[in-house]
Order: sequence, then structure tokens, then C-alpha cells
Amino acid sequence: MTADPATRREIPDATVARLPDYLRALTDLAERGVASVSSEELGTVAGVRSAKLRKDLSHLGSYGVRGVGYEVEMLAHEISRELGLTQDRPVAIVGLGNLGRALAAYPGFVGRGFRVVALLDRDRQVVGQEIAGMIVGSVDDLEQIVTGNAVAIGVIATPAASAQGVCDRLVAVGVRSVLNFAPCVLSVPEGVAVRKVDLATELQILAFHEQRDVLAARECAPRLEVAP
Amino acid sequence: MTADPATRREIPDATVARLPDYLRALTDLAERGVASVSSEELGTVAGVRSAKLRKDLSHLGSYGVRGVGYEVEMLAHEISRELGLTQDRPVAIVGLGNLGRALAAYPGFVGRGFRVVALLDRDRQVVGQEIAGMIVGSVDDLEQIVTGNAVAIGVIATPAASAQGVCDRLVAVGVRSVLNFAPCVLSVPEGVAVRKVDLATELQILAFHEQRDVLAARECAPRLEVAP
DNA sequence: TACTGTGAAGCTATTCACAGCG
DNA sequence: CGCTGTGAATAGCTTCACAGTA
Repeated sequence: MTADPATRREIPDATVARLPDYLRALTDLAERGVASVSSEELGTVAGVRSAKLRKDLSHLGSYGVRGVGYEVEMLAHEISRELGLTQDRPVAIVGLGNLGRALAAYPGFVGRGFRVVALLDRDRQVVGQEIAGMIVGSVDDLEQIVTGNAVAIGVIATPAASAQGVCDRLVAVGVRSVLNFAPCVLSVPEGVAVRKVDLATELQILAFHEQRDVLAARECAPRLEVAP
Repeated sequence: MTADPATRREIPDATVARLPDYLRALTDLAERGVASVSSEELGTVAGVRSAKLRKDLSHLGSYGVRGVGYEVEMLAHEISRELGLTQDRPVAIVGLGNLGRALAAYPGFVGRGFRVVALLDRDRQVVGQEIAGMIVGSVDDLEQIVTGNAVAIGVIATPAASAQGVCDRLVAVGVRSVLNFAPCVLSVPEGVAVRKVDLATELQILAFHEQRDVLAARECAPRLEVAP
């Protein structure tokens, strides 16, 4: 399969992954009443170097003014459009343990392009409960609920053992974007996007850096001390 | 040729980020009683191609046997050691809203190289509560509690507005690894490692892929129409 | 034989440095 | 002048393909 990209410009994945950061930085600036920023200033707020920011933005088009900078509101709107946030996307959360409940109550969905339309759990004790203003449905009715609510994004917050099964059922009824909080790898067919968020992984990466620093410190300056 | 352990090898960041996945895959295999795996099999479980897996593992040393594969237990131990998980690292969680509570109760810490030793919040209503078997302390006592418990990793689950202040105080008393769940960029001095986990960012990246697919579909099949 | 470990090639991302424009 | 946008240079990552070995 050859997706001819002659007409549509291809935005690098690394750039896409940073666009949300830029959007948040712009939103913050707009709230503070800032109307225009340079790449240097915006880069500082978003945590990247100015050259990288300019290169990233150049993939979206020419929205800056030479000698001046970028208009905050306009750039925010263009990034929102590129990310597809101008329309609300229906989200379903499967698995309402501690994490699922926290996600259901997360305030970052509203007004940022997402709307939680369904909560699903397997546990009879949980089904029927009200969480974050919604009634939890049974995972037995997953297909019907997902289809009926036109769910676009599935959030999996079940134990690892159940995650693949839930994922398969979501994909089977047309969900093509999955956010996985279960600590396992999900297999999906071509064309389905999966992103994984895993606390233990992040901590282990941090632990490595701690470890490396300790070893490096020992090697370079075995008697290094920190003055108070 | 330089397979000497005294030689300090630099392990690429991309490799480090995948080691936790390999470790989990190996742990799963060990629980299922598997004693030995090929790079092809382990790669399948961990979700990477065999060549990438072998290249990654080659940075740690030569722990495989040609013609056979890798011994599961031994490789798991070597990765654990490289990640610095052979000793438990004390973790403090700051901010006990919905997310902080879920993190405090997260079962993935125990036995994986981490131990939650302190919970801190600013809210008088929350301080003194028992969460996940621990009493929540006041963020006013952050310095004393972090120092007293030899906290190595700080987890920030506060609102964005408080995150930088908490981070500064953690860093000031010697914490050099921070996991940030607040939706903002943290500034830290050289030598401090920060990793960010943000739900909204992940969803927005997924939204982009949805959007791109929709556009691509329209281009290939222009007769598609959206009902008003 | 069946597998690992690895140089080399290919690809992607970042940084540099400056041309070009308001 | 100051700043964006971008080709060129660099660095980093992934894939290939096979030599080497238990």
C-alpha cells in the first residue's frame, strides 16, 4: 500500500508529539493577555529551543511574521485545528478502579476537544454506580454503548490481563485510537493508533538516571562532597 | 572487543526507555515457567522487532547464547541491575487529589524497585487522612519529610499552578528525579531528571492521528459526506 | 543448524547559521 | 534592525544482512 503523500504534507511524529505543549503554552500566554510572542519566548514557556520550535511550526505553514513573531490567538487556533480539536471527540473509559475513576474526574477533557461519554466496568459492584456525574455501564454492553455513542477514543484502565480483550472488542466496533494505561503491550491491526502510559516504566527510567549519576559521580570524583 | 564491565558504556536514551518493557516481558515469561527465549520471541512479547531488541541488549553486554537465545531469569536480573532496581528507592507523592490517590494505591511500586514513603498535600482537609495505609503529611513539612525519609524520587500530582514551587523545594533538598503529572513544563537545574506524564497530551496526539486518517480518507474517497 | 552480536546503510530528528522579509 | 523560515550539517536511531559461534 502506497499512500501517496505528494499533496498532503507529512508532519513528523516528533513534531506532533510537541504540538500539545505548544498549544498549552499559547493558552497560558493568552490568559495572561499576551498577544504576540517570538519563537524565543514561546520556546522558553514550552520548554524547547527556539530553532526547534520554528522548525516544528514551519511544518504547519507560515503563521509567523518576520521581525515580529507569532500572534498568540491565531497560532493557538491553527494548532488546535491541526490536532483536530475543533470538534469534540467522544471518549469511553473502560475499567473504573482507582486510576479509571481519577481519569473520569479529570478536568482536562472539557474544552480541550474531548468529552467522556461512557464509563464501563466488569464488576457488578461498580456497574450502576455514579462516577463523575455518569452511570457506569457494564462491559458486557461494550459494543452497543461504543457504537451508540460514536466513541472515537477508548481509554483502557483495566488490569493487564483484561486489556487485550477489551482492546480487541473496541477495535472490532470501529475504535481506531486507544490510550492504554494497563502495563502490557497491545496488539492492534494496521491503522489503529495506540499510546501507552505507564507509571512503572517512567519510574524505572528515572531510576536508571539516578543509578547512572551515582556511578558517574563515583568514577569522576570519588570524594566529591556537596557544600552546604 | 571492549566488553569489559569497567569500561563505561553509554546506553542510548531510546534503549533505556525500552528496558522496562523488556523487563516486564521477561517477568511475564518467568511466571509462565519459560526458561529461555530467542530475540524473536521476546521481541514479540515486548512489542519490538528482533533486531532492535538484540541491538538494545548488546549495549548491556553479551548475555545471550548464539544458537540458543537468552536465559530469562538471568537477563531479567541484568536489566534490573542496569536500571538500578536492585535497591528500593524511596518515593514521595505530592498532591493527593484524584490522581495522587490513584498513584498512592498503585500496586506496581511494590517489588519493582520503589517504595512510597511519604504523601504530602496542602489541603488541611486532606492532611492527616489515611490513604493507602499511610497518613498524609503537610506540604509545609516537605523539606523535613523528604530529607528524613531519604526520598530519591518526587512525584508531583498537584495542580499546574503549584507544580514549579513544589519541584523547586524538592530539588533544593536533593531530589534529582521528578515525575510530573501536572500539565506544565518544569524548569530544573542541570543534573535533575524530569519526566512528564500528561493525559491531555496523549489524547491530543491520538486526536491528530484520527484527524489525519479522516483527511486521508476524504482524499481517497471524495464522495464521502458528513450529514449536518 | 539456529541463533546472537554487530558493522554498515538508511532514515529521522536536531542544531546550526544565515538568507530573506517585514 | 529583529525575527522567521529553511537549506545544510550534524547527531541519533532503526533496519539490514551476515559473520561468527555454541
